Amino acid sequence: MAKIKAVANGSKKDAIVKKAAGLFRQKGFKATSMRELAEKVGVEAPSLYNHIGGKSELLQLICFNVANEFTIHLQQLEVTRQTVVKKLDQLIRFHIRMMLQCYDELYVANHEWKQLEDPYLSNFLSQRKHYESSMVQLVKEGIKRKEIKNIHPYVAVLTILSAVRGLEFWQRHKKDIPADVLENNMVNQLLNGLIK
Amino acid sequence: MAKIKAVANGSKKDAIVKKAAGLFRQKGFKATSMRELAEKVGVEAPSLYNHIGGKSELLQLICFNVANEFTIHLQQLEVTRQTVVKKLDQLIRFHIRMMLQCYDELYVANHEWKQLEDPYLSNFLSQRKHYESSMVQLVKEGIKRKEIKNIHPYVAVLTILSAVRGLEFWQRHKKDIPADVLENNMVNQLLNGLIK
DNA sequence: ATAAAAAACTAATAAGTGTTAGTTTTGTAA
DNA sequence: TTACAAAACTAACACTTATTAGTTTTTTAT
Repeated sequence: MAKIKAVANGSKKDAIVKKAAGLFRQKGFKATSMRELAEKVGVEAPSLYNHIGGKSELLQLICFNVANEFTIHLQQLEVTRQTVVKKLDQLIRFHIRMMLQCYDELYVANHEWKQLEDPYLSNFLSQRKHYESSMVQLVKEGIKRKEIKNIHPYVAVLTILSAVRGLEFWQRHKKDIPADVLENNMVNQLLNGLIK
Repeated sequence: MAKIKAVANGSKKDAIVKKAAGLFRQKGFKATSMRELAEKVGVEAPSLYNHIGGKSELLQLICFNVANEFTIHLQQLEVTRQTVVKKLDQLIRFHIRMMLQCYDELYVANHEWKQLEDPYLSNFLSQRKHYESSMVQLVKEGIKRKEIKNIHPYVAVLTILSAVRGLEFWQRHKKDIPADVLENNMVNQLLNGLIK
């Protein structure tokens, strides 16, 4: 029947992964069947296996693509010469922009990583742990340099990460709140606080 | 074989719901089978149906128990005579304590509500929307009373809710960070900001 | 035009799902 | 002890799942 359409400048596999991300976000990994995915792609289910290894591979690709993007960004940020506050500012803004650009993938990576199987699950968790540790280091340095209050560094990181991760549930209000408004307000609140 | 043990001061049904919450959090709703749940309860799968209506009822009970607790707390908070900042302070602390008391249930309500079927799904969402609206009202009043910066009210609510919801991922560090430290630090950061 | 490779198809399989029916055991009250 | 109800059990069903095998169509390159 119809042939799988490759996404612009991407393989057919990429097109499948993209559709999978959409469905996995909408319905969850376990609740999405290969038949559903196939229908979305415009093909019969077994045809998918000409392009991918299996359902679990799809989840792996989505999760690690996201994880790698964040890891790379943080590594690049670390070596720049800026104040810690400026770095945190940029980190938060990066999360917000990623949420705009690849909402589905980010959502899936944040919500469905539990469905990964070892060794991918362990890899994913250790990569995330490493990301957290790097942020904690950053906050600690900010405290040492007296840029940042003497707050518990891990709690600070936790709060920031939780807040930006929760951005997914702003998607529902994208029309009401422009991205730049959100960005500036959230950065301001997280760094400067709510109280006048 | 073994009889289902009722949890202290609770029906057998409650015991099943409790075990279900644990499994649903650990593996996800769809990834948890009734046979697994039955094993955890110490019984064969069909025996569960002497106490519950079905798998979906379990999810409904968990989600709405949580939602109702938060709704009630907010309603009680609204009628008290305190500053808005104090109210927000208490609201954040309530979320943190709930996370301590009923981690499994909270996690499931936050992550698996998508698996609810209508009309429960719609009810759940509208209840959550109402909760958000009430918080937005609170922040707006705080701004009017000049207790709070002139920040976008919905963004503020979003940030707070995201941050406290992300507390689930602090559970891994419970031993390192006592609850009161977390509570004070997070409230401080959210209300006063990170920057010195 | 033709041969080779890629990718679609149909059919089928083995495993797992929630749930029901029917029966037996267990606990409770008279 | 006996009768009744609650709750366990076994067996089975109807359905869905991801995936494989084998075949046919489509695309690509010579």
